[in-house]
Amino acid sequence: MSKIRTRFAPSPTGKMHVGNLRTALYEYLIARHEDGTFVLRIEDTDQERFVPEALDIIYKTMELTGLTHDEGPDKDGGYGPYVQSERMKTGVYLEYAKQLVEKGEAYYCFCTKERLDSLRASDKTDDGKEIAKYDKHCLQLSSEEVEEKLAAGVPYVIRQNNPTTGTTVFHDAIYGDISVENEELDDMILIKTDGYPTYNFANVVDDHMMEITHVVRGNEYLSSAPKYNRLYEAFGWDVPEYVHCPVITDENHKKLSKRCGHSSVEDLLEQGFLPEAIINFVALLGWSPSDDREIFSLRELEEVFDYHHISKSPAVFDITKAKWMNGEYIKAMDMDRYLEYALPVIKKTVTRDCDLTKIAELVKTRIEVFPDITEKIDFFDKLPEYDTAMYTHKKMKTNSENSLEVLKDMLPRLEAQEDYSVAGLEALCKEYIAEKELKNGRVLWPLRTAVSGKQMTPGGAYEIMEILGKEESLSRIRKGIAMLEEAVEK
RNA sequence: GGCUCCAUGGUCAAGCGGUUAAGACAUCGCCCUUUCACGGCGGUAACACGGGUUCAAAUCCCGUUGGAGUCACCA
Repeated sequence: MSKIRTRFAPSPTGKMHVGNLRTALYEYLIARHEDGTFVLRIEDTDQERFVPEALDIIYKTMELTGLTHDEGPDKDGGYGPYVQSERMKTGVYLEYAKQLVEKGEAYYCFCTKERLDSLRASDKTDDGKEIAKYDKHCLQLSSEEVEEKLAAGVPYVIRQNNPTTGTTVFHDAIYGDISVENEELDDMILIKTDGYPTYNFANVVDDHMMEITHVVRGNEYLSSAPKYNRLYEAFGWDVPEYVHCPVITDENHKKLSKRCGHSSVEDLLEQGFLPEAIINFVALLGWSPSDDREIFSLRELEEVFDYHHISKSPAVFDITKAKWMNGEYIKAMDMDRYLEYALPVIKKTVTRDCDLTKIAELVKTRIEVFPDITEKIDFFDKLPEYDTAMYTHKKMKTNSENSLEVLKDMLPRLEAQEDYSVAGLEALCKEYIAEKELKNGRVLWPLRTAVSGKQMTPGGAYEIMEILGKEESLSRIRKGIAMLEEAVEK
């Protein structure tokens, strides 16, 4: 069997969609799993929608996620050029299209936009949707008429000439055999008026020329697949293995659109997702391994990925589970790399002179996504306004009265204490707790509350006080005492 | 609307004729703990419906319903 060759063929029109990323990932994995070749091809045949920055995004995203290609515009593997606009200059597409014209599998069409529009208008459904199929009007033209128009410079396109009877059957690795009546097949345009090939045509020609063995793409191409199949047959080329992946949808089960915020890879990165978590999550959307595992590195995926296990039904992009998975990656991250991500976020919220690394460590197991940090640590910077009701906690058996008592007792001891390390503070508090025969919570709850002003905090009283330091800790405790005195009097 | 595809809990999903119908996220409860989180334990929750085929159907077939995709000189 010949070596597997897959290709990722994005069109540079904007941000990278998670659907695109997953397609790229599966293409990459299919190739890597079999020690095949993964090629990157840029499909820029639409000059209208072309946006140059999109190229950067594609390269950056692939590099970041580790989907490295073996061949592409920047890595010649002998099948170049790898950019369609450059391939066009070689004249291949027109040449192949003409070949089809000679075979009677395609024909010149001179119909104007106006005629096409009226054709559609005359054939509307109840809800106003156009169901136009080209009427093969220009197929009637004699070769003399065609030559004449061509010579006169009349703008033209070249259309595929599909049969009107019989059926076309093609095979997909995921969906099995699919058959469509030829009568349904529209004579799609192969070469546009501007001389560029359409995606449909360029795709088939390039896949053949680049010897792509597995054509992986989104399910939205399933309905045009028979037309591609006809093209292969018309040329007499071998049909590749089709792998159509189910669509990824939003929470309303609609195809992900670029507008829904969390649907582009860039957006996700901005929201604090790690590239490897995105890859892992997206891999499991529409595919599952043979066991229960859920956490996979890219290398591990390469090992176990079998595209025959791709599912048929669409998958909802569940941001909640994606966050959970990201949290798992954060917990497993080694500290140095974690700090690279966490510290910048912390610096933005905590301006006080204190050990930011300690704060970062405290919060590592408590976040799912980096921006979560901000809300959890803001109290380090500034003691928030809080209500003395917070001193009351049923389980800790604390209330305003006994909290006031504890804090007043502790204040002189804390003032005398020089060692504000976790260990030092713990020793001090444990001594007091033992002396008064109290439950830990009776002492630690009021302390933590006074020092943080929050119901819940990363770390306990010791950790927080260590980071805040003696002076700030004492000032916050004094404030707590003052607040409690006022509240108790009432 | 035509065509094509799909159908297991709220979500991702295992399952390929015989299972107490896995697992994960979410949710709820308990334990651990100075709070929260982490971690541990447990609970709630699914085969869309109707017909066949079969000794036996979530699994095969046919309908119905529901959903999605697609119908461009966009990819």
